[in-house]
Amino acid sequence: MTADSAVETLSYPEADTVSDLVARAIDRGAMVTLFGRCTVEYDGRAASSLGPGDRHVTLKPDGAALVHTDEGQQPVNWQPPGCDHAVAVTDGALEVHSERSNPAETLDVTFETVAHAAAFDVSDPEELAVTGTEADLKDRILAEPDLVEAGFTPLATERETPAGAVDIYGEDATGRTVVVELKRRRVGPDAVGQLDRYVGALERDLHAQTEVRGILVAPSVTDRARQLLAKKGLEFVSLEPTQ
Amino acid sequence: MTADSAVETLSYPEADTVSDLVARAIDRGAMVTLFGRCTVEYDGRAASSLGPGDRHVTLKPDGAALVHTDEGQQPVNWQPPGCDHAVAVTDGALEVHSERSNPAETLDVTFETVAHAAAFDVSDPEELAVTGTEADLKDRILAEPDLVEAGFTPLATERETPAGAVDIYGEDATGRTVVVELKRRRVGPDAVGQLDRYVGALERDLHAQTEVRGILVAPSVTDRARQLLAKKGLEFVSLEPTQ
DNA sequence: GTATTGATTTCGGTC
DNA sequence: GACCGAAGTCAATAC
Repeated sequence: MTADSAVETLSYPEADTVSDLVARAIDRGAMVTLFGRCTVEYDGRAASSLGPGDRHVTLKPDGAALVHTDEGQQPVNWQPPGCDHAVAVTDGALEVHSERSNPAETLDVTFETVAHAAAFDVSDPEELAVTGTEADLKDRILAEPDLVEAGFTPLATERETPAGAVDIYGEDATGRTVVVELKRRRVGPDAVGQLDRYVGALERDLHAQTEVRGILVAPSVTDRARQLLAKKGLEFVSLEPTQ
Repeated sequence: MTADSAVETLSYPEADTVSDLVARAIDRGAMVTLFGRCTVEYDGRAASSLGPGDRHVTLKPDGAALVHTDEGQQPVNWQPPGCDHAVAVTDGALEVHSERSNPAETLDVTFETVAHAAAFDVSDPEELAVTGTEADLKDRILAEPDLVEAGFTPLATERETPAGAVDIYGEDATGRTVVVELKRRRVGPDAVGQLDRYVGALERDLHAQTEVRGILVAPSVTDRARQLLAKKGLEFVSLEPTQ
């Protein structure tokens, strides 16, 4: 693929011209972008309608579709990967149609005017490397268990219980079973409920003589979460994810 | 704004040329797209690094930034609205920098080659109209309370409790207090925990003589959620959101 | 396939 | 600004 053939663009093209470009681009697995005045209709898990306006439309070779306005991080409409994209010209207007089954969902973009169209041949061999996730927090604690509490001994990670997998399962200095739930950011009542379910499931599972301790590890908790922790007899340890 | 001035594009431009275009576009509140071979570095709530590859970069006038690969519905890197975008040329390479404070986050895209650049003047007066949401489900039940249970009487929506706002608060045919939690799709244990917190908070709040009934209304529940409902003494009513 | 949970979740509403 | 919960959440992983 030469540099000159990696990108094809059209400015204010006729509907037939851009339709041809888009159809060929989809066919060869290129990424397509369109910009222009359009309306958008979605029907599937929910349904939505969007009147005329200027939007940026992306069709990815994996079957994803994105419709972006000038505002917001999230697309105003979209289709997930795995959809089939098609393009047509009806009454002189370009129509982009994307659909999937299971669940049945359709997205239709009807262009009043296409201001710009482009097809990009994409090559991206790289994987994104992220740090500062909950998994990193877990590794940090496994390397230095005293961050949770002096004498804490991790015995397993992702230990299965009837209520789901526990982040870190271990015991304290006195040998009592400890369940640790990790969150990389400030938490609300939901995380406390999650931890409580794990503790309850383990107490039943182990027929424990003594109570199982539940420790929530996070940078901080909200007021309601703190009250819920107290009510449930659960504990909290403040720990920031590594920068 | 005439049609001809609404879109500016460049193919395989020099770094200085595209830098100028991007700077002017940001300045006048236009939406910018770039496509080319680049690396991406992010640092903030987490941190990430992405090696060289072909990506599509969008800079929105509201300060959002998106970096898309050829795969996935989600951007591989991004910045939320409210960020400041800047562009520079360093050692002949185009660099796009986006940052915000609170939390401090930076995104840097360094282009090895810019294959295509475009600036779009966007006008979008329309609001998205969505149906099939949880709010629609609530309206449906308020119009026909028997969908929950014969004799159910809604008394309030979004009623505040110490555990948060209850979707629908009412009473059954015998006068017992009922808390209804609505979900538009199949639910897991988290929604049961949420309903349980509301029920507990209301029982304490009302000093109720009799137990408060908690009813989860959703299309269906998972096994664990069903078990948790039984354990907590909560009920489930199957109801699909209107198509 | 379903189920469960994390996410740089984002987003909207409310206090 | 913090908090709380919805979302057409998406995406990864385990089963």
